[in-house]
Amino acid sequence: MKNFDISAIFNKIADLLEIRGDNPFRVRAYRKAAFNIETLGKDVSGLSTVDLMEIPGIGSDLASKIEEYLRSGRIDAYEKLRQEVPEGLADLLNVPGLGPKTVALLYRQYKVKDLEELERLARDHRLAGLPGIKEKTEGNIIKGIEMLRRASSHYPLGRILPMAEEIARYLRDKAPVDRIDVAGSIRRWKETVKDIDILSTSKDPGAVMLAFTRMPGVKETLMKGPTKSSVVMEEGIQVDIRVVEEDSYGSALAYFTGSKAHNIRLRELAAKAGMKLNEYGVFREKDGKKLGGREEGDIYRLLGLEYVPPELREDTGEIEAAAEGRLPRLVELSDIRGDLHLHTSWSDGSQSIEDLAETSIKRGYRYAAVTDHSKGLGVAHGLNEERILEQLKLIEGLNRRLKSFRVLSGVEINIKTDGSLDFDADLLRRLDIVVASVHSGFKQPGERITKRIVTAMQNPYVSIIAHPTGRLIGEREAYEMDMDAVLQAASRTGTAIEINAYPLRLDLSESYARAARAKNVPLVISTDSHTAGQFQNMAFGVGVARRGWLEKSDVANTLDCDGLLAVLQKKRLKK
DNA sequence: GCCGTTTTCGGCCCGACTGTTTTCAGTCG
Repeated sequence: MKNFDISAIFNKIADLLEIRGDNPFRVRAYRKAAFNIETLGKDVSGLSTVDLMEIPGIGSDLASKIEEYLRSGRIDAYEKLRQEVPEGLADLLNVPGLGPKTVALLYRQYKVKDLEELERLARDHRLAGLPGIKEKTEGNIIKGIEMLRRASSHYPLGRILPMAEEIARYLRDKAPVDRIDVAGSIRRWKETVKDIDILSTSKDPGAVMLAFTRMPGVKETLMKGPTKSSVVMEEGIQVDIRVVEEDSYGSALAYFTGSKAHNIRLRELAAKAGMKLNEYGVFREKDGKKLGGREEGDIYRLLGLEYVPPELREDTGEIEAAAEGRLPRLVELSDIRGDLHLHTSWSDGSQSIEDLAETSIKRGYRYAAVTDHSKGLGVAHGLNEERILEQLKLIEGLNRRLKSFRVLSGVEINIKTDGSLDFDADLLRRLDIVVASVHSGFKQPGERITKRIVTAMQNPYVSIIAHPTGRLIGEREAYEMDMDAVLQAASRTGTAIEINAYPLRLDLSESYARAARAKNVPLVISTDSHTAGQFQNMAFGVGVARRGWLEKSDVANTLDCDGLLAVLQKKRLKK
């Protein structure tokens, strides 16, 4: 998809314009457009000019730049800008504490073009003496460069969420806090996060700052004020805390939860309605009277909006929907009735089938599908026909003993490089659920992978396509494929698409999930668990679904067992 | 550069903290 290329260029343009000292709103326009293209959920390649201008933040100018890129592979204005402002300067903006003004100054004075040069100058104390720079700033620049080299910029939510909860627990225990919440992108369930934001109230904010900056695992304190501090943990991640008054907690929580784009929209709405919104509350413009802010709900109510769940706060249409009272009623973790992608010790999992049932029952599920690998995946001890039939017999026996719970028989079957499957129809027919997925030939050209998946979907016994793009966040790119074609085929054939809840997969991603919903594609959320502990990853899958605007009715495994099988096996009757 | 139930021009969110400053600019979120 070209979306990511275009979005990267627009962001780069924004950086370079910023260093050049251009109109900040123009810079913002580029960043906003970049974000909206990246999260669009469909390929911009096929869109007409009118369609492009339908995308929020894209006007006639940016639409024509997109078209120019799709036509020629370059954007003239960008090329010209690169002549004027060296591209490497954009990297300097990533140094914490270094902004466009300073970068421009450094370039003007010393023609600094990259990190190495900057570091050398700072270490040689050649920067001190420039306007506004002394030893302290010099030291901060060196520290900033070191930090940048060490820390990765984004971490998977699955790794950070437990850490954030641990920190909140620690402060609740050791510091004089009253209310305390994890806010920021973690509260919005973003798939990756770059820092941890904590908000609290306290009668003694100073003591909270102290406890926070001295808590175990803190490597460095970046900033420590009376109500706001930042530290870096041993793992390299930054943690920010802010303490506010009880009476401002709601507005502070909204402010600290973001996203930034969502906040800006709220503040604009407030201004238009003769009010002012900040982290302390909603105020009447003319006399400064406080109208609310104790609870988050106050803000949305005062602005004439439905309450917007944190997962939707990205300025991708939720404000408009909230104004018109048509926000989706998002699916919840407690709506999930069963997990449909689970491995046991028969292949590469660690639980027996009995344990799997027990773990599921403990979670309140009504059913669970056993979907061990098929024979083609040798490394995972994939099952052959004989073993599958043996397993089927065991499951039937187990189901006779279990009350009000059902183990569904199934398989995670390999889609071979030509689109055919490991087992024939006679065997698949006997299973409740067939989960099909790609485990080989990732490097095939996009057209072939697309064709391969679509071919698999045409098989009447394939109920679900698992982890459709094969990506591993931060480790492996999605394979080249035409998601639009896959979703259309899914809709046509009645094949469900999985939202894989494993924190490094989250595949479908949220924007594809949203696109799938628009096409009425049946969706399921599954954990792909190989151990009992992984069952709780379901929350991450639900997070993706919620960020993709999915309601309960969009997710098939919120149905009872009969309803679920009716959806997943409907295509079997079509033939 | 975008955008419009005040508008096609003139707006475009708002505050904390740091390091440099005699009152504030730069950066960040």
